[in-house]
Formats: sequence, C-alpha cells, structure tokens
Amino acid sequence: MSTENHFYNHKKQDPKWQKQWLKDETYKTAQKSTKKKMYVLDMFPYPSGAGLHVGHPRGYIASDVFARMKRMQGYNVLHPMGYDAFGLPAEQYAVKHKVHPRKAVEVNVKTFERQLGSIGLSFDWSRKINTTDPEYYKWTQWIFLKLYDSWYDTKKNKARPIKELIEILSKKKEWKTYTKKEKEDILMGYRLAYQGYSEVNWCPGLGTVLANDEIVDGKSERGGFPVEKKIMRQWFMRITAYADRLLSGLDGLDWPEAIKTIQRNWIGKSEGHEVTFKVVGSIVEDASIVVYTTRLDTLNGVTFMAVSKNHPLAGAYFDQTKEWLDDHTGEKKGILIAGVHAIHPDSKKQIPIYVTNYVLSTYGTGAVMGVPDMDERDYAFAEKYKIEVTKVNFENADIVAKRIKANATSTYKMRDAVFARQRYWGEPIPLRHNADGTITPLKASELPLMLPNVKSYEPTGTGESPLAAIKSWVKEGYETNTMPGWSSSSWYFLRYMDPTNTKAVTSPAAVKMWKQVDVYVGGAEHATGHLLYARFWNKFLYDIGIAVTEEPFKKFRNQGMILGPDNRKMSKSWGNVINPDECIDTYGTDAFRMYEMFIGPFDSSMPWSTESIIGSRRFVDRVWRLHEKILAQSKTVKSTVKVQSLLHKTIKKVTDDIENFNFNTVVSAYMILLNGIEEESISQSDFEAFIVLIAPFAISISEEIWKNFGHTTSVHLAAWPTYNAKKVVEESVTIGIQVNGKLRGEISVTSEEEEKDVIEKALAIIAQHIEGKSVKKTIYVKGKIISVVIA
RNA sequence: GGGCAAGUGGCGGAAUUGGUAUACGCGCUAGUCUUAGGAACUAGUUCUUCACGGAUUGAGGGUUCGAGUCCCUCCUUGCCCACCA
Repeated sequence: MSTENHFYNHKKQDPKWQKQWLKDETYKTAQKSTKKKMYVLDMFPYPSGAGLHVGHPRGYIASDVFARMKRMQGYNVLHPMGYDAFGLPAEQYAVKHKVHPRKAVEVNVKTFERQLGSIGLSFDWSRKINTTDPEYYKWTQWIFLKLYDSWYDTKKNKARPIKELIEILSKKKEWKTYTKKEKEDILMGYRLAYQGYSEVNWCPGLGTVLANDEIVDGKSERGGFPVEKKIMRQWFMRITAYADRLLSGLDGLDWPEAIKTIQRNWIGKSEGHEVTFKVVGSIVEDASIVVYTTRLDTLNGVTFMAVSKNHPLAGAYFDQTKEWLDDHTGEKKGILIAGVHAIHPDSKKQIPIYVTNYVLSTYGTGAVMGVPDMDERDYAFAEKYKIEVTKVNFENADIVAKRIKANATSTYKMRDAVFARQRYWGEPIPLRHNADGTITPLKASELPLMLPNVKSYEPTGTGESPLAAIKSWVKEGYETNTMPGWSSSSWYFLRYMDPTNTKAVTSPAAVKMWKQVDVYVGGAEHATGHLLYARFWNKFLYDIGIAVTEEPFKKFRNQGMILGPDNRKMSKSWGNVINPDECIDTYGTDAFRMYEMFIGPFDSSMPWSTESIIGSRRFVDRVWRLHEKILAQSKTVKSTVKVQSLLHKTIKKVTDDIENFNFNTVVSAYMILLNGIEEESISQSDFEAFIVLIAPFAISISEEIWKNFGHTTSVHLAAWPTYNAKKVVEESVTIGIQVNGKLRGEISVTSEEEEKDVIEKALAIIAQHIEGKSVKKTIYVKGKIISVVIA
C-alpha cells in the first residue's frame, strides 16, 4: 500500500481548487447586496522585480483570514488588490535595461499575480487597479486640480473653491489695482496645491536631489560626492491647513496606539505665545522681532535673542552665515548683530541679538528668546559668547501674556508636503505655464494628460525631469515635474469601490455603500507618509463631497517584519532571503499560511524558521488522516462531552482571536482541539464544524474534505460556526490550593458546591502544611483558586 | 537629546479583569514500525536534586492572601523623531 492516502497531496489539490474558485467566482464581491458590508484592505504593493519574499504575504494572509471569516459570517466583503506601480525602481530598471518602465511593470505584475495566487488569497480580481493606467491616473490628476482650485477657510474649517476666495478678495479696493500675475501670486498663497520654492540637498556629482539620510558628513552616501544646498522650484500640498483635523481625527480611530503617537509627534502641536520684542539701532524703522515660546513664564530670564540665518534682521550677515550651510558638526555658532538691540518688554533693558545656525527658519517665527538660566542649550550658547545669565523668577504665563500683550498661538512641527519629483515615471502634473508667469490648469475634459514617451529615462543632470528635454512637451508649457509616489496611494481605497467608473473618482452610490475601509492592514513604516497623506486627501475629498467619512481607515493593524533565519532583515546582500514559492512547493499553501500566522504575534518582528514550518505541515497531515478515519466510522458515533466542550471553547476563541488579529493563538487553539479529538471521539457533524473553523487558514484541504463529506458548495461560503455557552460548561474543574501564597495542592470542585464545603475539603488536603499553625483567613475564588493564610 | 515599545526554557512564543507560569509548535532524548530512512508513530523534555524538596518570567525594592501582569528605581534591546524654542 502506498503512503499516498495518508498524506495530503498539496501539489494536486492546491492548484485544482485555486482554478475552481476562480471559475466559480467564489470570492466575487456583490455590487448590490442586502448583507452588511465589510471592506478589508491591504496596502497595495509596489511590484518590484525581485518578487515576494516570505515577509511580504504576512499582512495579506492576515487580512485574507479576516476577510474569509467575515464572508462566512454573512458579510458582503470587499477585498481587492492592485498595484502602485509608479516610482523610482521601475525607472532605474528602465535606465539599466533600455526598456520602457511600463514593460518592467508588466513583467513584475505577472510575477506578483502568480505568487499571490499560489498563496490562495481571496481577492476579487475583477476590481484590480494599476496606478500607472491612464484611466486611473486621470483621476489622480483630477483630484490634483481640485486641490489646486481650493483654499482652506479657517473659520468654517473646511476647503472651499478658490473662486469663492476671489469673490471675497475682489470686495477689497486694492484687488482691482493688481495685475493678473500679482493676483495669481496672492492666490498661490492660499491654494491647497501650490507652487513654491524650497531648499534641497543638491548633489552635482550625482545630478540629483538627496534626502537627509542619504548624506553622511556632508557627502553623498552613494559615491561620496559633495552635497550643497540649492533653492528649487517645487509643488507643495498645504497639509498644514489640516493639521488640527489630522490630530483630532486620531482620537476616534481604532489604530495601534504606537502609530497614533508617531502621527501626533509628527504633527507636533505645541501651545505657546508669540512675544514681540522692539528693536533699536536698526536701519529699519520700528523694527521688531517676534519670537515663539512655550515658556512665557520664564520671560524675565531672557538675556539674548537668537534668529535664524533667513530672518529679515540677519539679511546683512548672509555672506558670513553662508559657510554654516554645509556645517554638519552640530556645533552651535552665532554672530552678534553689532549696534542693534532688542528691548526686554518688562525691564526695558537692551539685549544682544545673534544670527545663529541652530534656530530653524521653518519652525515658529524663526527667532528664539534666549533664557540661559532655564535652558541648557541657551546656557551653553551664553557661556560661549559671554552673555549675561539672569536668574529666572517664574511668573504665571497668562498674567505675563496680558501685561505684555502676547498672543497665545499653536505651532506645528509638520511642514507642507513637497509634491513634485524631478523624474519621468510618475503622473504628469496637469498644468500649463504661460509666458507671463501665470499658470493655466487643464480642464477636466483634457484629462488624462498622458505621460509622453521619451528617448532617455536618465536624470538630466540639471535636476530637471526628463520631461524637460522633450521639445513638444515644453512648447505646450506643460509642467515638467511629475507627482510623487504618494499621490496615487492617497485615494486608491475609494477607487476599488467602483474601479471602472469613467465619469467620476467613484460613483456616489458606491461610496454610500462602502463608506470607508473597515479594516486596513499594512506596515508601520508608513506612519508618517502614506497613512498621513491618505488621511489628508480623504479629508479634502470629504470637504468637497466625494468621500462620505472624514477618515479613510476605521481600523488599522500593522504587521511586524519577518526577518531572515539569522535574525537580520531579509536582503539579497545578506543572502538570507526565503522565497515563498519554494516553501509552498514543499509544504503546500495551507501549511505555509498557517505557519506565517503561527510564527508569532502579528505585529511583532520575528525571524523565519525553516525548521518550524514542519509543525504546520504535520497539522495538515493529521487533519487529513483524521478525516479518513471519520469517513470510515459509523454515522452514529457521537462526540464525547470533553470534545464538545473543547470544540465550543475553540469556536469562541478562534472567532474572538481572528477579530482581534491574534492569529498565532488561533493556530495553537486548532492544534489543542485536534489533540483532543485524536484522544477521544467526535461526530461527523462536529468534525465538519472543525473543518469550517480551519477553512480561513487551511483553504484547500478544508475544501477537499468538505467535498468528501458530500457538500456541493464551497466551504468558504459555509456558515461560520456559532459558540454555544451551554456546551462549554464542564462538570468539574481542578483548581489550586495556596498556603501563604505557595501552591500546596489541588482539588477538583463542581460548580454547585458550597464555598464552606470546598474550603473544608481543601483544608483536609493541605493539612500537613497547617500542622501546628492556625488558619487566619481563607479565600475562595470560584473556578480559580483557594488561598489559605496561616500563622 | 526627546518619544514609544519590549525583556518568560535550547528556539518562536502562551497566560480573559492580578488567581495552578512555561499552553501550542520547533528542536532535543528514548523507544516503535522499518533492509534503511523521516517531513511516520509513542513517551519524555524550565532549572537544580539519586530522591524528598527547592528555585524560576532582565536586576533590585514595594503593594497584595496571591504579581509575568500593578507601582518605584535601575539595566539591556528594538523602533520612531531629532538643533522643534
């Protein structure tokens, strides 16, 4: 006899069922339904050339298990997948292999689809989206135009059309006296998408802009070329207008506290005061410095002023401060502005003013009051430049504010987001630059503005996008920057609701039906990027009546990273990358999915163990053998009381744990139940409940067994078992007996027994430990413990 | 420098509101079936001790009948932000 029958043949069953589910449209989402809705979403992947390693599917499997349980509980589940395919890697691939980035994307998407398919994820593939598809980025451009055409009304606390601002402004007399360009410049200061200038780290050697963490000791990390500051034209998103709403919106979200904290810190709201110091000795008449402080109560300790190099008062000192620009030593330096003094509002004393390298021009007012007695950094600076130190007499900030007329204000650390990349492979920004310096946005009917073909995807070396090298593009006056990677991912969750709509971002009916993402799953590394930008765009889309909820993601869970077996981050350079294809080939989809979830708590990082996965495979084989036994057993076999109790406990635990994303304990609960069944006996109907219970994890073996028991519809559409509290109650439980906190014995008690009887029996059991002492106190916690105190 | 997590066997980890710490799995040990083998089966496996017993959740202290869980001090590791006034 071959061993074939006693092992589950995953190589045959996995592909068979995967084909069948596609054919039967088992996981298709109903566009109309009377069922309750459930929108379960994964962060869509960037389809990289390397394909998936075993870390990637962890989140997908978790959300898939969750979606499957919800589907079986009778929800109409929306569980889609797509690709976020614009971005640098595809462009670099194109540069290297001299092919269009679209080609790279096509090939990579194919690899991803095959891998996601072999993991058996229950996506409704008919809703697939790809951000590089013109039918998709048309709407990304459309939203950009809406942002360009909006301003933020701080009184109504929402975005409004720019034409309403023009109406307000045109009531002022001087508005008519402005030129078209001047009017545009004023409006640019209000638009939610606006053009501006920012200082960037420019590396002439690489011909590219670098992020702060790509610079080591003033040189580029890659190549070691010198880096300098350069002012560049950019597009920005006025996310700061939404700072307060982004902050307060966090309170109502079911997100990990750690992620909420990161966002709160990133927004960085602080409450303080703006204090005006009069300035004497300046050539500017009635000059003054406004500082922002959170410690107005220390005002009488102020002995100097520190301003940033960009502060108006520092203007004349620019040449001297220039050398600081490339100073990465972190040493605090200052230059005294000779002959100019600030006047302390209380003492009227003249205090010195320094241009410094440590005051940020982008935070607060770009000027700081120095209180050396109070602040260590101020003290260090005062000591270095021999500045007087005055002892602080703390005074109530509100009283000080009233006396010197300081305004209470809030300040945020968050800055407006740069919304431009000097790259080819991104969405074109749908605007024309006119000869007079004004801008004409494209009409909605002109969208999509298609990305043109170029001869070379190489960076131009001037910092401009390759689009700047296309004559016809430039001749039309089109913007040569493209949108950043986060543009298309900031609204894609709305597109899945109605992915083929040609008339709108998504139809009002679809938004009304799906509202928002109920459960979102993805990596914690997006805390201050995607997760913040998406909230911002969604709030804007809510303001203009497209989204129906202010927040896009009601519940969010983030998966921990899976490390290599050597406890290091998986990467080619360490040679510790584990490929899911090989695991699935050896152990099967079911064992792979179970192990991915069993490996540890969903949100913590853990190393992959090539040895441990065998445990999940053994589970699958044991279930297979057990099903053979049940098929052969008499139909009259009943479950023992213990098995029944265990089954219902497991139903409760599995249901609760999947709901709470405690997947590792779900798998151990399955194993405990299986151990219990193997020791005793189980009826066929109870065993079928067990099969339904494991179906979200072990997707194909459960389907095959379900079929073998004579069912003709999919186990994945079967009703989720419900827990019966009556069946859980066990006749008696064994509890411990403690004497002075130490465990000294145990006793079996029934739920009906009276407390005094139980204690009497317990005292008899531990009599030897009491000998010669008196019992001072006894505590009986029903079903838990008996505690005896002796002295 | 600031903020946030987390420290439990050889390993991954479990432990509802404080209530029998070490579930479940890997590995390991012994045995069974086998010509052989294991990705099979059975039994055992926190440490210490021949045993009775004793000890144990990073270290130390506290609250409590009872602490992995709560409080204080310290140590270690990881993550995020970082000249933020």
